[in-house]
Amino acid sequence: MITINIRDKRPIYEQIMDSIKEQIIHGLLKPNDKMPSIRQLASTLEITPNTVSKAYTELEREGVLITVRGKGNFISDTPIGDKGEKKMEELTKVLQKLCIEWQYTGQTKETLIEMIDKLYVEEEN
Amino acid sequence: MITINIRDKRPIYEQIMDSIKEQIIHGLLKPNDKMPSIRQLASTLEITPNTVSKAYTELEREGVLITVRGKGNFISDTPIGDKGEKKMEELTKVLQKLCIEWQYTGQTKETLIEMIDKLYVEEEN
Amino acid sequence: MITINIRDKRPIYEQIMDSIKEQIIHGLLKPNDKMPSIRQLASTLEITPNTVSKAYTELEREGVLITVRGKGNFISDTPIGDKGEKKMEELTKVLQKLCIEWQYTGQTKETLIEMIDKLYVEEEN
Amino acid sequence: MITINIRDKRPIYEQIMDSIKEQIIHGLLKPNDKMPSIRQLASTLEITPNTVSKAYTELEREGVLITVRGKGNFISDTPIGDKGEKKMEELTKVLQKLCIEWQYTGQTKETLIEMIDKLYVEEEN
DNA sequence: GTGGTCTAGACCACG
DNA sequence: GTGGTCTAGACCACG
Repeated sequence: MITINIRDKRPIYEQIMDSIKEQIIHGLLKPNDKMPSIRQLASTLEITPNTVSKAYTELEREGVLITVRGKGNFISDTPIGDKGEKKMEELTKVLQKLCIEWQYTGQTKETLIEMIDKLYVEEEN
Repeated sequence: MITINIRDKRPIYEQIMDSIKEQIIHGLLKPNDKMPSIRQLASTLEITPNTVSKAYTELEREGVLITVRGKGNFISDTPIGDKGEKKMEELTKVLQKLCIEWQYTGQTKETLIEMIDKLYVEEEN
Repeated sequence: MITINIRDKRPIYEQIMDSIKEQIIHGLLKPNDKMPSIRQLASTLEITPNTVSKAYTELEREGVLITVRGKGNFISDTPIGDKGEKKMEELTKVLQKLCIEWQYTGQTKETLIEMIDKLYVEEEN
Repeated sequence: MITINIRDKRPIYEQIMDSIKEQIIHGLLKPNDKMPSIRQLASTLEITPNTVSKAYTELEREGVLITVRGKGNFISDTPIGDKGEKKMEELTKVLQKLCIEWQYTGQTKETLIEMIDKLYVEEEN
């Protein structure tokens, strides 16, 4: 189930993207799975098709989805990984900021790693 | 040195906040240090005083700066920590999203922790 | 009706905040009610959108309003209460000062309590 | 002891005024008591004489202090009370706002009155 | 249409 | 000199 929350500060299209990625990581969506159509998902989430479209387009650009003309949108079957150095740089910046904020909350590196242990889904899953 | 980057997607006031926090974590700014005045920093960064003011106000709300009327802004001397549960929840969400994105780039939990080891500033620093 | 008064010593954004809270307490604004848009209220009050924005932003931070991107601002439907200990400390200080001033005007504790009886809106309203 | 706190959001002159009024209410300063000179208090509090002067002037206007040319400043011996309707109106507004904020924190009228019982210094003191 | 950010100022209280 | 508030705009992302 793809979910959004209007109170969330993230834009809706970003929430959809994040939600889909979570499902993939957790194995609830698998390579070549067919995604709901733009109109269908828009209707389910009670939002405008434009927003779903933006999320799908963005995910295609990231290589997460494949759009097949007249067929619909599918989960990409290209192996996870090698999604570009830019993405890595971006994530490193997010990580750096997170580390700073984390320390600022008075938490230690150890509690951060513990948290990651809980959150990180092993590849074998 | 507080720096901003026009290409950065983060709003300027947020870049200023992050920059100051980094300086504090790395010991370049110490408790009770006087910050440049709003106008001074605005002039240095070639932005409007309003934007600096927003950053400073936000930092004061977070307990990072102390604003003294007619005197200026100072680095808070309250021990880092106890910044509230809300902040922790917020950070956990960011961390969760980061973990997902990280896996999506094909990286392992181990490389994430290695990266943290590099980034996280030990308490003794 | 949200009203401001130029002669009032409180800043305009604070008058707006107080005015909205009053309306809520008196039941004239209810949970999930849509607030006028920033531009709309600014135009009605003949002030700049920035000032209304400041009031709304502050109210959202206090949990009084919910800001929904592209939709507008709404009265929060989270139950009143649990607004944090900090707020309570703040109010206690205001109360302490009020008590002192009250005594200074030659009034007794009893007249203060009478006044509160008049002002305090019972839960059933 | 008259005290000020630079972190306090109230202007210093106002803190001085409040502090003196507290002392009077609690009987630590009595009618006709001589106040420290402007320079003396300024030096004790490590602030500029201008600020103390403003506090004293304002207190004189309120009838709390009496300035005697060449002699200094004294606590007024006019009975507490009858300090004007304007003051009462002002206090009522503060009280109204306090009531609203109080309710907003989820507190009841009863806890407000309890708090007043603790804070209000009986006239006989 | 909606809020968020920013510009380039102004005036004010406080110290 | 300092921060706080406000004006009267502008441009942007999002929906």
